[in-house]
Amino acid sequence: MEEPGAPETARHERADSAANHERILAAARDVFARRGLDAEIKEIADRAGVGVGTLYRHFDSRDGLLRALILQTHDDLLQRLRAAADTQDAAHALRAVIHAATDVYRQFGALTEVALAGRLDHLRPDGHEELTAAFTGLLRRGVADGTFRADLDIPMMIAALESVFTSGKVVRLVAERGYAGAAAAISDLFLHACLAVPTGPGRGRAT
Amino acid sequence: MEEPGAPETARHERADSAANHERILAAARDVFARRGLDAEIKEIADRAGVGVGTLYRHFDSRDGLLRALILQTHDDLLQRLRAAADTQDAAHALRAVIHAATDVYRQFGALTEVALAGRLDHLRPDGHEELTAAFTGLLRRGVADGTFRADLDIPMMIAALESVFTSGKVVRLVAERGYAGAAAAISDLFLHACLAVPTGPGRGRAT
Amino acid sequence: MEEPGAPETARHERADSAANHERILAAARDVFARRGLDAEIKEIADRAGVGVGTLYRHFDSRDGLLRALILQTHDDLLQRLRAAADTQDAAHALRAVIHAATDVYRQFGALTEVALAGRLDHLRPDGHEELTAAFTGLLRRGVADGTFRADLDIPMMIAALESVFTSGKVVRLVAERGYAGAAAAISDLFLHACLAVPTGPGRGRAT
Amino acid sequence: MEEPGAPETARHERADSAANHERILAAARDVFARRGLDAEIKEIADRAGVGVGTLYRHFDSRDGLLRALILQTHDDLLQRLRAAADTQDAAHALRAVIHAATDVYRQFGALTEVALAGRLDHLRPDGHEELTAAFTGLLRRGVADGTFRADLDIPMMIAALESVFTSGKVVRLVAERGYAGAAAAISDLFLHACLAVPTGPGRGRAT
DNA sequence: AATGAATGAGGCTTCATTCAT
DNA sequence: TATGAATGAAGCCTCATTCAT
Repeated sequence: MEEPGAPETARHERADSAANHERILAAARDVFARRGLDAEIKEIADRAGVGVGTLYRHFDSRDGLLRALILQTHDDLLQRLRAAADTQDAAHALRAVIHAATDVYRQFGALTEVALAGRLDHLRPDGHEELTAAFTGLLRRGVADGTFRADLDIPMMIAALESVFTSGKVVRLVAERGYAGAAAAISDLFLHACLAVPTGPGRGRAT
Repeated sequence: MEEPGAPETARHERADSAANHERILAAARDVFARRGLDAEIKEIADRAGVGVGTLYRHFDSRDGLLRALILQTHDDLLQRLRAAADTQDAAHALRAVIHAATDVYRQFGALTEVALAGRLDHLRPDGHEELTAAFTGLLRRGVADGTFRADLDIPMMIAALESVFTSGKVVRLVAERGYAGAAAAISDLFLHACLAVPTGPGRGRAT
Repeated sequence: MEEPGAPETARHERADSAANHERILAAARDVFARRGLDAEIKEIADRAGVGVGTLYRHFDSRDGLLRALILQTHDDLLQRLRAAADTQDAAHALRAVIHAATDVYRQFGALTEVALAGRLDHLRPDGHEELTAAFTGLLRRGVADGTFRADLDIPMMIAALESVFTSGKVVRLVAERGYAGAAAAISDLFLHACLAVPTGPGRGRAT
Repeated sequence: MEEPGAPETARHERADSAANHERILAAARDVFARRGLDAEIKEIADRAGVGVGTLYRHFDSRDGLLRALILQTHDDLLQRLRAAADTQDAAHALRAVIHAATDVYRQFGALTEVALAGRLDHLRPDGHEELTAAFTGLLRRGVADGTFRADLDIPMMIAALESVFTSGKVVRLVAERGYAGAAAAISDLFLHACLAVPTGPGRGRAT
């Protein structure tokens, strides 16, 4: 973290401030994740170990802080989803994506919900569209190459998958099964919902 | 409607009071559904056409009102799920359950989310367990009779299904596809995830 | 204050509320007059004998309260100025106007200053213009009928007169000389500044 | 500019510090004049091109800074009034005084108001009295030598004149008529109010 | 019993002042 | 000594709840 040769003290002030910035973000992540979006500013400041004034020096308002977090969550999520989607095999890619999302969730908690839910879009317009687009691309690829069934309802699939992360269920899943277990369970379920059925009659629209 | 012998006014008052009780519940359902759980008491009272004082005569506190609604939602949900689950064929039963849930959602909005999410459990302990139990019964039956695949991860399946209703996605789905369309789409997706694969090799845990 | 025959109780609630409204206005007048426009809302509420919530039920915000007061001050001032200006003799009219303004000042204190100063015009646009217009009319009439000197700088005269009431000096004057004494002193001074000089040479622009 | 023998740096530092002191005062004058007395310390520091910490090294508190400014304004005002009052002819002296005050106002803005208004006297006790005394001397002289009318109400006259500068009206006057025009208009009005009436009957206390 | 005005604790935010660098 | 980040007291306003009518 320290560039060698750089003067220690000259940048210390800045470094402190930057550290506080990060600590506030982390604290906010934490507190929002645990208490929900109604959490009090004071609690965040306390947890960050700073006064409220400091928090307000770094973020102009409650919404400003929230926006910064959503942005961060989005960026992280998007970047990891894209990386995961790069995997050749669409099925593996979907698994990777779900693992990534679970991981992001672990860190951002309730904020992932918000980021995926599309609420608070006024704070971060278009953020959700980008995620949806990335997902859609992956699923389309799978359908195109025969990995996923031709009649897969892609928007529905995305909505359902997002729902799992939006609903707060992941918290419990992770608590009960651990990170890998939760990701595996989600993957298994949704792969079953997507995968093309090799041969057999009798499958299909079962009403 | 007229019980003979009862004093005119007393009956009237009771009828008025009962009517108010219902109107407040309906208004609260409406307002919570539209505005979310942060909705103001005043708005609910206004929409019910009563003063806040009257609202507080019927429900001891904000949480009391919320509890009553969750209870109602739960009961409604549970009753309809049980009815739907009675259907012989497990696949049809699952579809019926999803339709029922969608319908309930339409009426209770954000409250369904809460009821299914298991948040606010302090308001209505055990409520969630009953729902889970009903679901579990249905799915187990399907697995037992071969309709659903043997390795179905039932808790995961329930969590995912609940998530769809918990996440607020249904609102959009219903808005975009109408009530029946939304229910059908959800059903299709989750049936694919549950149904046993008739024959084919190559299916199964697709890693 | 009580219209005979009106039901006592039926309007009592309203009467209480109206009374509070007035008490808050009076308290605000008082407190703003003494403490200036930075006075705390809490102090006003205390002095009115109500909670802050009640104050906010009657006035949507600090500015709303201020606006109501400015309006009231303006209306009072304007009405009395117009009445005073009706006096036939322009000189007497000017005296009457000054007496009226002094009286209004006694009641509205710092608010008169604001009303006359034209600050806070965003709260009450055009308010100041009406006052100026009323003054101007009076002075023009005096010039036209020869009571006031032909070269009277009317805008300057108005500015100076307003200044006396805007500056807070009246408070001291009234304190030192009483209401009538203050009004008389102001009148004397400004009449001297306005009155036409009967004959004599040597008077006029004295550079 | 270089005092021989003084150590280089110490001198520099002192010069820097003195320069900062002046820049802060100038900035404060500016900002208070434009924004009023509620102006923020931060804005003053910014405009002075120093950090708030530096401002606080030079002035112990917000009130300390204000006090210094009032003092400065007072001294400037007093000195110029005295100089102006030296003029032989009392009428010319009054004009000169008004010109001087207008000029000071141009520079000190809202601070002149405060200085003349006698508010904030706790910041600068007795300051106002000196000004009043200077004014009183001038007017008494005029009365004594027959330039001003014998029945001139000197305290009232002073109050009115101060009011013009206290009220903020000068800002507008200067804006509309320029510095000289404003000063002339004020002078004309107040000279009319003070000057002795040469002969004519019918003049005098006009009730 | 119904009404809605009154209450006041508590949240968000600002800004004078302090202090580590 | 200069800097500006940090601090936290204090003000404004909201809204769940109470209470007089």
